[in-house]
Amino acid sequence: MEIPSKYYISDYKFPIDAYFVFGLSVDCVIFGYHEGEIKVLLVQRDVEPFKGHWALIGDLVEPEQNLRDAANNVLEKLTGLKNIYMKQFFTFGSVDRHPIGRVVTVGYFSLVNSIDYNPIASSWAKSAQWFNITDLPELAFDHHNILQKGIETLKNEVRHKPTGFELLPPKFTLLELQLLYEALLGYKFDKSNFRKKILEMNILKPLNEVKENVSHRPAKLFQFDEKSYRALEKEGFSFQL
Amino acid sequence: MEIPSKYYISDYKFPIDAYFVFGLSVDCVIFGYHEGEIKVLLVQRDVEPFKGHWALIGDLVEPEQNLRDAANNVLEKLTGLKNIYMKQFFTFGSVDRHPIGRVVTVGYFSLVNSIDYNPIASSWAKSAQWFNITDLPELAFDHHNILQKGIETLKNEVRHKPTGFELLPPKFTLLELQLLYEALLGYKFDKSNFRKKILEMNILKPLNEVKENVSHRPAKLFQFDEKSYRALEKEGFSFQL
DNA sequence: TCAAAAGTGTTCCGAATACACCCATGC
DNA sequence: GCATGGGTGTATTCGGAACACTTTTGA
Repeated sequence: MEIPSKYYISDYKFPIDAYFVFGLSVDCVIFGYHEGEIKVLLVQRDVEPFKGHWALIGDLVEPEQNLRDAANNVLEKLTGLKNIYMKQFFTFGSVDRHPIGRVVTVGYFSLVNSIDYNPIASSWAKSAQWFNITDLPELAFDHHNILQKGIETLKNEVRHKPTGFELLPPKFTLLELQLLYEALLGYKFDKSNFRKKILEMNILKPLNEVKENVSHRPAKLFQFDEKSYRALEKEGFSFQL
Repeated sequence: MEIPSKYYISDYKFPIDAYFVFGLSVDCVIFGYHEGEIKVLLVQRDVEPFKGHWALIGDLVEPEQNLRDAANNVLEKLTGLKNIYMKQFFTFGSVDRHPIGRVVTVGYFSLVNSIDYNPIASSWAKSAQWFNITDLPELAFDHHNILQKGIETLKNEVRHKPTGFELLPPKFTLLELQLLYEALLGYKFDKSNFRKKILEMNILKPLNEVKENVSHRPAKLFQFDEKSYRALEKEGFSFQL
């Protein structure tokens, strides 16, 4: 089997047969949030290996494709969504992690703010479905590992950076925000104190809108104020909940 | 040029000519600490490309070698030290990051607690030298990027985990610890308050030893108590300075 | 006795906590 | 009216910041 000429490495006499034999892929841990529960999007494989198992969505990286682009493509192909929060969190490269050969995979996690859309099943997956992160099926490959590491990273990040807002719709109420953080961090906040703290940070922009169609006093809507946050961050402010 | 038979992927009909053409390497950002300054260990390349430039120490990963083992090897070959704190922090995979071809590199950072040893120059490096992280030379490849990301990761991690202790000798005084954290975080602590806070955490084991050969009152020595920390961590305690 | 760093105690202030209470809306 | 969540005020407690002071050693 010939390697295309552009991969010959004529000048440096690199041992291409020994070193340029890695497969490279990206796998995405896609988080969502719905009614107090943190969710993750999984697909059911319809090809071997692990046909029928649930798995993270991922794909091989093309030789001339950047990692981040590969991850973005995967996400867009599956969900149709662009410009989603995404972050590389760890690279998994155990020798035996893939039955096909040595495939190193770069893990990305992304946060989508509305899980009401209809995921588009890609060509190699029968179906996609949201799972509660506390109630996961058996996963293909080492995807259980990857997912756990992703969850750990999310929970860590969310304490010190305002990443969590990505899981809410752009306009949200303070109670919605509080419930999200309670789900993420695993403990309760006092309503009054939570409000005081988050509002005093000056990273929320109050809107002149209220929640509609609720059978109680309608709550004011807020927006995350990215600009203010960046400004405060420069002055040494650090988000902490 | 033939690919060895073990890399034929007969069953899955994988497009090996398109996908199994990646090079994989690890690069280590090795941090040290000396007299109030955070240092990083660099080597001067004695081969092309970038001959003569300073660079992070790294190496290609063998087809049957785990990433972490590769990073450990690199470190041991250069410094002769085993069992050093090491952590994967980011993977760099830009298409054009390496002039030889598509080489994806996994960044590790490690912390060594004594920089008084004599680094062993490996076969491909003329020499190794500690640099202050605020005064770095021009670096080969995209190593500047990698190094900056490593520094960022270290500074981040050190706030929320007791990782910093790895930069000190096993037995240290409270003032030494304070000066280290001042260097890491970039601001001063009040002596009395720093002591109170760190001692109340119960993660330091006081020793019945004092600093020798000092021309003033000798300070008590302490050890980081890994066991206590793990126990406290399980109960929800989180380190914070 | 002095320099230098070790080590302690105390006051003050602001932030976190706990908790109680009132408000607006739909049914 | 009442159920439901929205929203506010306050007293108390706790921890951090500032700063002053004493102790121990070597030279």
